[in-house]
Amino acid sequence: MTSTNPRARSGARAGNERSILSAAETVFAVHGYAGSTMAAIAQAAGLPKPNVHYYFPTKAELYRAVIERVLTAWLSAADAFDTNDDPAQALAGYIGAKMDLAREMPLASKIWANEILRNAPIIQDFLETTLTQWVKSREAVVLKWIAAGKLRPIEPRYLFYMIWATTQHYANAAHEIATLEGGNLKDREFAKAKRQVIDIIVAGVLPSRGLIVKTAPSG
Amino acid sequence: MTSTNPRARSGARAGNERSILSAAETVFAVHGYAGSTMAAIAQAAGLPKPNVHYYFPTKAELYRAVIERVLTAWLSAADAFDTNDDPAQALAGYIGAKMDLAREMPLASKIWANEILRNAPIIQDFLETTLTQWVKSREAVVLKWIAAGKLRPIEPRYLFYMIWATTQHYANAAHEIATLEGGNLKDREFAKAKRQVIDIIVAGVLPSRGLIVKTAPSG
DNA sequence: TATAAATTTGACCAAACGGTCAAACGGCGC
DNA sequence: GCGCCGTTTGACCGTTTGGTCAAATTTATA
Repeated sequence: MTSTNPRARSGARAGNERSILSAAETVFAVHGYAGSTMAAIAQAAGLPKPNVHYYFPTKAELYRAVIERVLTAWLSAADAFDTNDDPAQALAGYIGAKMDLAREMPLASKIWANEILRNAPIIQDFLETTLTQWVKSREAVVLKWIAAGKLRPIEPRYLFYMIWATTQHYANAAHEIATLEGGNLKDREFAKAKRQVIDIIVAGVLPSRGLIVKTAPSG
Repeated sequence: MTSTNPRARSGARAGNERSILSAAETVFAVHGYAGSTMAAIAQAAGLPKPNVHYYFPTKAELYRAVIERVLTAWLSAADAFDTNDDPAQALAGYIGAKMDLAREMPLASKIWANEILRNAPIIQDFLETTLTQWVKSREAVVLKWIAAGKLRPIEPRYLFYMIWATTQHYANAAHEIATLEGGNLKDREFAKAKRQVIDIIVAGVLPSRGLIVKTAPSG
């Protein structure tokens, strides 16, 4: 039986929390924090409003819980950066993972974008700690590649910004893109976009043949 | 005196409308449409709330008026694409103009981003008409460059998305960037970012050998 | 089955919000 | 000075919103 575990799931808690979080994610992604109402979230979850408050006492706490999921997704994609020692491979893997994330979890990306637009009222501490550390360590990796002549001399952070912006754009601006393309991107088209984003960025940072090599300034 | 002009400004109208629009732009950019209150806008403009309603009867109309400014800014930057026949020059000019826009009018970029995130409730018609046409015509230009061997074979639209996303990111995510950099980007740093964004994208789309070769104007 | 705990829900509340209104103000032609 | 008209403003209103509460109902436990 599932109830052999004495603690945890005592009743309908687990299921309800999941469906509320899922509904909240949908509503927050499209309407933002201020534009979302507890009533709308409750309706999307198929529950009366007080029931939502029973599991998540305040709107702010519910939003926090949703954001935590988003951070988890972000970090898991970031890991893809470390799977290879070759810059072209590592960048391709990372960019591809972020493109896939934008495709498979667009709501998370939208909520993230919303947070950033509002100057990160909830995730500021994450920016200052986890994200700052991630950037620092990967920056060091990129600088080593540059020193080894495997990459053109660039500022790693600005490269990261380009990758984040471009990949997340496919989730955040999915509606704009659909309008311009005359419909949502099919898998085939998205795969092509993914390949092209990888191609352009990788080609843009790799040393060009016949033009070598500006060594990194520091040292 | 300022009142020599017989038409227009009969009273305080012109000045008040400007300061209200400016205040509204600031408030909308950070809090979004739903998160902004008429009271907050009035306070930012230094006016009582009914005075704001006197010039802009409803919140929706005020928002529309703000959005119109944003569209104007967007279109003026888009013109930079047409100032040159050489792809490297044209792209560099366009990317540079969009970077400058993000730097000088970050509020406009944020409001735009907000609109797109919310599936363009107000500017949908602009997307379907003006923007769609702009993309189509410039797509043709890029395709000609590709046919002439001046660019690698790419899907022009995905290139535009990359340019829009990356440049606007410097406005939309200015707070995130400031957190990671330990402060807002100085002019010097922003100029470097601008150069690098141009470099990577241009290098990423030019034929591989063409990186250092600025081809002489054709014809 | 009896009892306690967890969960559900309709009804309700205070605060905040967009918007209104009528009275007051101030410059300007007469 | 007088009346006109654009403008200013405090007070007010109906609605929406986040959140509460107590009563009812279901589930777990012994």
